[in-house]
Amino acid sequence: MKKYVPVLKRAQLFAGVGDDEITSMLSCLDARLHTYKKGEYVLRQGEHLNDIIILVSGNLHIRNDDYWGNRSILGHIDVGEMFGEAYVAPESGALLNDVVAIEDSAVIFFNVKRIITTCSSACRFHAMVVQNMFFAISEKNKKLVQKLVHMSKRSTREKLISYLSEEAKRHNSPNFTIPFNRQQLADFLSVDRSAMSNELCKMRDEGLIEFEKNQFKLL
Amino acid sequence: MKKYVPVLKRAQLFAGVGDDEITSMLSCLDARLHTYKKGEYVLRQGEHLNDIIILVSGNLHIRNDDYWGNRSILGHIDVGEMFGEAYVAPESGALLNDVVAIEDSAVIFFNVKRIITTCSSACRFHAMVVQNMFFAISEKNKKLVQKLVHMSKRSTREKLISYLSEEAKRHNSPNFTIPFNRQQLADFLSVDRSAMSNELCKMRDEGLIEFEKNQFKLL
DNA sequence: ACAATGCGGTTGTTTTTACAACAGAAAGTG
DNA sequence: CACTTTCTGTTGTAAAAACAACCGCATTGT
Repeated sequence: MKKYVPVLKRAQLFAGVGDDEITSMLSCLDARLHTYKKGEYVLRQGEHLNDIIILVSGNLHIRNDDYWGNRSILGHIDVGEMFGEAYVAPESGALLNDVVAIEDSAVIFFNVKRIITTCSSACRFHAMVVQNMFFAISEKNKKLVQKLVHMSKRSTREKLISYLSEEAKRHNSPNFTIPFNRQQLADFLSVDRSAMSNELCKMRDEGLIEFEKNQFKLL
Repeated sequence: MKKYVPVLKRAQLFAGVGDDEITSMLSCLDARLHTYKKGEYVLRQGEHLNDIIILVSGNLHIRNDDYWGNRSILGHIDVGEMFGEAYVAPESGALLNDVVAIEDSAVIFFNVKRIITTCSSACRFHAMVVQNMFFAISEKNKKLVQKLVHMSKRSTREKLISYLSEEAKRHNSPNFTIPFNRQQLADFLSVDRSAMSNELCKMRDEGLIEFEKNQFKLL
């Protein structure tokens, strides 16, 4: 687990906390490392969760498949990002969606109660972690609202523009790489892949964008 | 402001805190009461926010109007509910959407820094408020994901079923009242009002649901 | 080397939705 | 009460998306 300390150090949850402190916190927070092969489930709908989880290697999708097999990708987790935080509240109930590794991945589980119950002893930086988590959840909240803004656009083109504009803004550049292939992007925006592909090409022909695979450029 | 203490007491943020403690906390947290007439803006896109806000009377919508005037209702705030929490993080930037009173409303602003920086003095219950806020943000998070699930449904009917099913579950009853009129529900689900109205009536004719105004019954 | 698989793009058809326009009911106002 | 305004349902038409089927290309694995 120690080899991931540098990754944790860059994670928002441990912002401002040094390597040594992180190392000593690992046991304090009951940290457990788990690894998954591509395609395996990290969390499954219906399970109960008492942990906050950080992705330390790989790539994850938050997915929801409904009765009829329609798949929605509700979001993706990058290295260093935290997830599971929607279930920290005591009575929050069972998980409502799946978390799936879309490439070989490693995550670290942290006991929620240990995090929010500041321990008296060694962990001088514990209070900082609590505050970081606070901000992290709050930011995730903002992200979710932003995704809602994309999804609430009526047409496929508007959804694409909304999503791509935000990505460009986030990367501070009109050039950027997205974490989805076409099918995944379609699932993310809840549209049909072929229709979306069509729309993307039209937008390219109209000179709005350029792209190659996952790389996009806004003009 | 004191007349709203009973409302605050029922609010999740102050769960487990007594009337007297709440009253004494009001100044500690720099609480400010504001009132709004129906249609007035509580928060506007582009503003900066350093407060957590609780609705103590009335009804609010979180809205997003885009360049072309398309209106989306991202969510609604009930009495006792908290909002603004997506902007508690220091570098969280300007507000991305509006909060509008859809009836005469009153809200109380609380300084975020005062909340998350536990004061040493009188506020014995301050730590509890922090934890409550934690859980509240986390729950809101879950709500947002749930809304994403509705929005990610492909057809109007599926969106309606997804939304109505959840409301029924939330109310623990197949009978419930929704906080939207038809236009607002359409904006909430990002569909055309008339098409939705049409679909609702078809569903009624097929014996799936009954409704009258905002009252619904699932069969 | 070759088959199998996955991905992205294209096209035509069908279904669904958006849009526009209107009518009746309900609610609010002077 | 008369009047306006708002809300809901209805219909027909136009636009858009979903769907299905297929192709070419790159990647993978044996």
